[in-house]
Amino acid sequence: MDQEFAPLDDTALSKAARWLAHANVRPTRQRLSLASLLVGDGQDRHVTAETLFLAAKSSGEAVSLATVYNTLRAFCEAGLMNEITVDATRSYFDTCVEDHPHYFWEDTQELTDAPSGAVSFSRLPDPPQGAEISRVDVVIRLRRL
Amino acid sequence: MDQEFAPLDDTALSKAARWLAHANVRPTRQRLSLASLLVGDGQDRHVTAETLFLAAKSSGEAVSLATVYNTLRAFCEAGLMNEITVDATRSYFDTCVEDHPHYFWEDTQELTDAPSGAVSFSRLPDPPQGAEISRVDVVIRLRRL
DNA sequence: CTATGTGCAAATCTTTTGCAGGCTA
DNA sequence: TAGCCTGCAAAAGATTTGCACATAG
Repeated sequence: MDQEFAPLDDTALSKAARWLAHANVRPTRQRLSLASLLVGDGQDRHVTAETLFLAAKSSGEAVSLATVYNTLRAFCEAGLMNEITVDATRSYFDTCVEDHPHYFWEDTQELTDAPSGAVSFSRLPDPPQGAEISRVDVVIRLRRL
Repeated sequence: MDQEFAPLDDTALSKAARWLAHANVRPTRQRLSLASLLVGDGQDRHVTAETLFLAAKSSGEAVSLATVYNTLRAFCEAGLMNEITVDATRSYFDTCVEDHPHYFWEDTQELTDAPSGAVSFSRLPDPPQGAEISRVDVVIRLRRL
């Protein structure tokens, strides 16, 4: 599943530090903790502010919810993460910044990656005149049987 | 554009009445007004609770915002409309209930239909085991040049 | 040292809900 | 008449913000 976060060991922390440095984001204690949880084990991860906040708390790191929001927004602005819109009531954030399709599990409200290459377009419209395509979001909604 | 609503004339009202009757939705005054604005001119329409509320107000019909929300939800449950998720902060509703791709104009936050047949998939994944695909949402985000 | 980040609580915004009264079938 | 609908105001969530304090470069 998606919500098992890596322990905050040295490997995770140095990976996080490189991740922040690469994007010129100032490495504060809170940002390093959150970044470790996000990229510490090298896997792509999908979080909401709430799930990341809870993960930080249970890993023993004290970070306020407001800071989690600010940090996620900062990571997005720095190009480290992407905001994915699948649910009108919650924002999801993805550590993979490439444009790729997602599965959204309707029962657990979980967001995961669709297998790579799972979707391809045989046709994409020319953008209407005066506009360019900034992104194409594909969300495959799944119902558990 | 999308926000020019039809006048509430007799044609629009009777079209609205048929639309509600067809789905067994009780035709109250408020629902008829809102339905006229939505389907009165036969065009597909994309609204938020807010835009529909304002349209009702400026057409001279008094409908409370809470009722607009309740009504949109009732129309969705009756299968008359679909909720489209494009923006984490707002819900959009579409009078076209078929699964079709949308344009989302990032500058004005407007939602419109992508030209029909604009997108087709050359490949769709088999759903993961134990799940079935309930819907595939495609949103083409546009940046105005 | 200075700019930037953090934490808390309060504010904001969208959407939902409780309840008293109104209206459709 | 009975049950569903409406409107208001208040509640509920998610997210943002103001401000005093802390910290990275």
